[in-house]
Order: sequence, then structure tokens, then C-alpha cells
Amino acid sequence: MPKPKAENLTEVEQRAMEVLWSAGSGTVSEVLAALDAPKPLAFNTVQTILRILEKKGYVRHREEGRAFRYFALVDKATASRSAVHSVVRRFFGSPGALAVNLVQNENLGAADLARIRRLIADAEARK
Amino acid sequence: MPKPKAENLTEVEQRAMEVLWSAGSGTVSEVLAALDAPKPLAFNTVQTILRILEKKGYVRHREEGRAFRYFALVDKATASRSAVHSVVRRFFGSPGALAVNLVQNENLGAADLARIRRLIADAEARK
DNA sequence: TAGGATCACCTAATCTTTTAGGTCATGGAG
DNA sequence: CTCCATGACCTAAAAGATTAGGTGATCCTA
Repeated sequence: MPKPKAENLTEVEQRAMEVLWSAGSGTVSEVLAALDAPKPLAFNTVQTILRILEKKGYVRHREEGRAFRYFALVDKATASRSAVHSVVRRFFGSPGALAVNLVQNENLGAADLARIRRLIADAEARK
Repeated sequence: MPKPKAENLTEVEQRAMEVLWSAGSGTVSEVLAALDAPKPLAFNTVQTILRILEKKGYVRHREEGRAFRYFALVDKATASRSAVHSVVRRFFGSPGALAVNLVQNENLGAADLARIRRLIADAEARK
């Protein structure tokens, strides 16, 4: 996809991106309406957030009548991979170490465990 | 137009904590010496970082001669769990979903995979 | 056609983070 | 005893994050 930014999403930025990811796109009004945050933000605040996201390269906009319609440039999978890698780098050293930690300490559900078991079986069979 | 903020570790704060975690404790000078950052920081800069960490509750200090010796109040496991939970909350919904994602997409090493396989086998045998 | 709603843009206030200078106290070297 | 290095404390400046007011343009409706 587009340019990978080393920047990280902040809290409100994250929530705004979440709206765009699940709705596909949004005007300022639409994002504002979809953001049922603890406190409702002002129209101008959402507008500023989207402008900052655009400056950071996370979204672009297209004119649509009088308003701007915003589209995510970075998809959720990319953003989540970047966030995961940041945690891995800071605390675990490798993705595998994080995975081990999760399985060991987070009391995962039986369905998740079974799914992981099958993924590993497949991987090991294929090698 | 104020602004509150969740209290997470930032980049330099993280590095300073890393020093305390691995050394057990440290004075400003010791932390400064151990921080072989890209840029060497000023003594006063490290001092400020430690003061901020103390205000945030991550460390405490004890007088030692003329200097302060700092100790981590939050251990690395706790900080890493908090960082992982934040990523899980923002992107995955559950720790299991993150674990599945890692096993599926991150091309883990054979040793990690084997370790996870054994952890799951144990867990499933025990239930 | 007047009035309100919607919107982009500009500006700004506040707060945090990162970085560091200045001041003053003290302890050790000469 | 004097001087300097070390250290705590205070202050602050630059940058980024968060929130929002003000302004003027434009569109919709009565």
C-alpha cells in the first residue's frame, strides 16, 4: 500500500481511524457521529484530527459537494502490525517471544488454543 | 481546551526504565552512562526523565550521599503486560486473537512453535 | 431572499514530551 | 581555604497532541 509512516497513532487518532476502517470512508460529520466517545467532540475538533491524520499520511480526502470525504490510506492490518512490532521491539525481542508469553500467561480460550495448535501442526507438516 | 492524557511510557522513559530493570537501580549518572542512545543526553535531561517517571509512579528514589538512587516500582513484566493489553484492546479484542495472528502471520521460528505446541498440549491435557 | 446550518480554514489555548540552561549547595583536591 | 565537579531544583523552550472558538463561504429552506 502507501508510504509506511514510522509515526504511531494516538488515542483519538486511533478512534477516528477505527471509524474509517469500519465504514470505509467518512466526512467530518460522519466521523463525528460515529465517534461515541466518552465525551462528544466538537465538529472542529474532529476536523483537526482528520487534518492531522492526513498530514501524517494515514488518510487522504476527496471533495464531495461542499464537504471532504476522508479515506484511510493505511489499513487496519498494517496499523496493527506496526503497533505489535513496536511492543515486540520494546519488550520481547521477537514476535515468537510475545506469542509464547501470550500462550503461557494469558489464559487463552480453548478455541484459540485449538486454532493455534492446528496452525502449528500445518506449519510443521509443511516443512 | 484542556487535555488529559493516559499515562504510558514514552520512548526515552522506556529506555530509562530498561536501565533500571537490568541494573536493579541507578543514580542519574549511572542511568546516563548506561543509556547509550543515538544521541547522548545531558545530565539534567536524564534527571528530568527520572523525575517525570517518579511523578508517574514508575520509580521511587532514596537519598544516597548527595545523589538520588532510583528504583523501579513497576517491573518489566507488568509494564509489558500493560503495553500488550493496550495493543490487544486497540486492535485485536482478545489476547487469543493476537496470538493467532502472530502464529499465522509472523513466520515464527521452529523453536518458538515447538514451545507453543507443548504449552498448548499441556494446557489441553490438564483440562 | 433572509436565516440558519454546514463546512473549510485559521488561530489559539493547554498539556505533554524532550531537551537543556541557570542557580545554588556540598564535598573533595590542591 | 579556594576551586571545581557533581548533583538537586527551577525554569523554559520547542515540538507535538488535544480541544475548540472565530470567520466567512455556501447551501437549504421558509
